[in-house]
Amino acid sequence: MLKRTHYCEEPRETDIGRTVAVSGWVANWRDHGGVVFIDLRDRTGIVQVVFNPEENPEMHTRASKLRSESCISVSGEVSQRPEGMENPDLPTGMVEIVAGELEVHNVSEPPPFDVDNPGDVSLEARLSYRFIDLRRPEISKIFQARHRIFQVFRRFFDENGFLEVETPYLTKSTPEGARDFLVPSRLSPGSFYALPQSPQLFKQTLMVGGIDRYFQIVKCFRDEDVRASRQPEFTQLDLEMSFVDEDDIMEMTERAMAAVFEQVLDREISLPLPTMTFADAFERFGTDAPDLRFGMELKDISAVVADCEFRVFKNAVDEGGCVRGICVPGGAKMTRGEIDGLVEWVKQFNLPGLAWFKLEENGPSGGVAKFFSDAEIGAIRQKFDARTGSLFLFAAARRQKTHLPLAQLRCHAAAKMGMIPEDEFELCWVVDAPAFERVEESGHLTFPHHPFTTPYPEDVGLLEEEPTRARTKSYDLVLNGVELGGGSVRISDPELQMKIFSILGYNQEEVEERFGFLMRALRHGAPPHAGIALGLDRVVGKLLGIEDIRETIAFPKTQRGMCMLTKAPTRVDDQQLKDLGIALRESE
RNA sequence: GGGGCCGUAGCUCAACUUGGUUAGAGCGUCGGACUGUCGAUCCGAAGGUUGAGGGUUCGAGUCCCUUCGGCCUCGCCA
Repeated sequence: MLKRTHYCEEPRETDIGRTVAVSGWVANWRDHGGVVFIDLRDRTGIVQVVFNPEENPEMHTRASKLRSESCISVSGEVSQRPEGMENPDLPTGMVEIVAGELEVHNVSEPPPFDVDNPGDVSLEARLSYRFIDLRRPEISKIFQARHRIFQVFRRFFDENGFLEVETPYLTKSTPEGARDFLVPSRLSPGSFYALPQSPQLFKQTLMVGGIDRYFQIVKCFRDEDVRASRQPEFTQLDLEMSFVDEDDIMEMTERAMAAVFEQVLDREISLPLPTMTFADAFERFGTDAPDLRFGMELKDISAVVADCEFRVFKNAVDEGGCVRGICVPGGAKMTRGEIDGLVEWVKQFNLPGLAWFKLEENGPSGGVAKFFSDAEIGAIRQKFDARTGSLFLFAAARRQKTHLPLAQLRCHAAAKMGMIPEDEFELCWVVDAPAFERVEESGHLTFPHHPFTTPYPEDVGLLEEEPTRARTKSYDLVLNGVELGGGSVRISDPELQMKIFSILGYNQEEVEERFGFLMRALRHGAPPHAGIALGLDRVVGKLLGIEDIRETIAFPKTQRGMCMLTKAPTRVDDQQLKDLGIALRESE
């Protein structure tokens, strides 16, 4: 076999006269009746190979039969291209390889789409032929960057004394959180393993075991609906430290992120990162993952409009709700149609409508402007510090109901107005999430983080009476409006842990059955510990400016959880089911 | 579980408002021409169960129902 001496993008003018061997795929071929040109591609780039009929007729004949995406190796002399035949668009465009030897490894069937000019090929087609899609330079670059990011993290945590310890994938189902993927056990018919939603309890156990500093790049599994930013299996950078508090984890995480930015993007980020509380984030941005690349913060004007003429506003306030909104600088330029479009758009977030008016040269106009007195307009204007030419958009509803639509509207409007600087990275911490949240419809308690998160000592007293007001030592890392990950100081006191469980409605027996191993560990010399987990698929995506994390995963699943390449999941043999003691029911 | 968009040649799309003859184009593929191109060019050809099934109609790519699949979204995602 012809052994490669160079990657395709390596031969340059300094190599002229040298004999090289390259291997790769035929990106393009041009047959001029005599001379045949082949653009050969590998993961680095493209180089042109020339086949001359006079030099070697037999090889020329074989070369003229090559077609796109066939796999070959070629050796030959690197030579300067003839005058005027250089291609400045290619890094190797000053030279070409004059073929001396050709080895055809595999003749490709016509590819289902054009690799180098894929146009708008659907993700569906690309994932079905991912082996071809991955040959595309821009796709290959994603995985090269992903690899570098992983290596920087690994080196960073190694250098900081962390041990990479693996935790099981076949583990125990826990009733909290997301739906588990289940794996039936053959040796214990009727029993199931669950794939881990995260290694949370194992890493806490490692701390009790004295590992002290742990990290792992690990797959996690959650059987919930897929989104552009969510996959049923995804990769986390998971870490945990003993004898530390929240500051230590945040500092360590920031430094790791800074190392990645520096070594992968060659960008500095200034540390320490800004911090805002969970409560402030919702107040100012309507979300716990604010995009700080632009302003346009939410303001509450309930007090201003409590007695205004506009019934919708007044009623909302009277009924214990609120009126909140945003001010879009320059938004007065929008047409009635565009504004109606925004109002329509926001309805998908379960808001019945938006009230709006413009602030123009000769005063307020349009929409609900006529309902407000000069004093009210002045107060609103002052609240937003608004300039002439602004557009105001307001939601009136229960406070909970205004968060999502306004947060979405803020980003949507900013994007529409071109206010988002695409090239900036704004990282921040969102801290002090409440221990519990109440689900509006059912009234039952849930939690923004997980039930192993420690409350502030001064808030422990609130747990029983006002659980949603008790803050926790938690921290989420947010980048440009996306949560990259989150963590917390863990509960290391078994009594406090039991108290949290009982607030969630578990009795002693249930806790013992579900979390017995954790409780036992906590009773045997548990050190204070804290940690964090980052979603690496998102980290890779954000760093590369990719919104859809499927692009950062080699073989992602579709929205229905199918692998386009293998068509998994599939039915299995009756014998396999029999071994597992499983009988399928007719689907109703 | 709810709402929305979509499915026509290998790929990307067209065939309209209002159902009407033989479903078109570009790229790709195949054949031919051409000794310096580089998204080569020129000439020619092949290529379709309009995702699948059913219905309405004299007639369905087009309308209706069911179903499969892709995408967005609410819920969900401790």
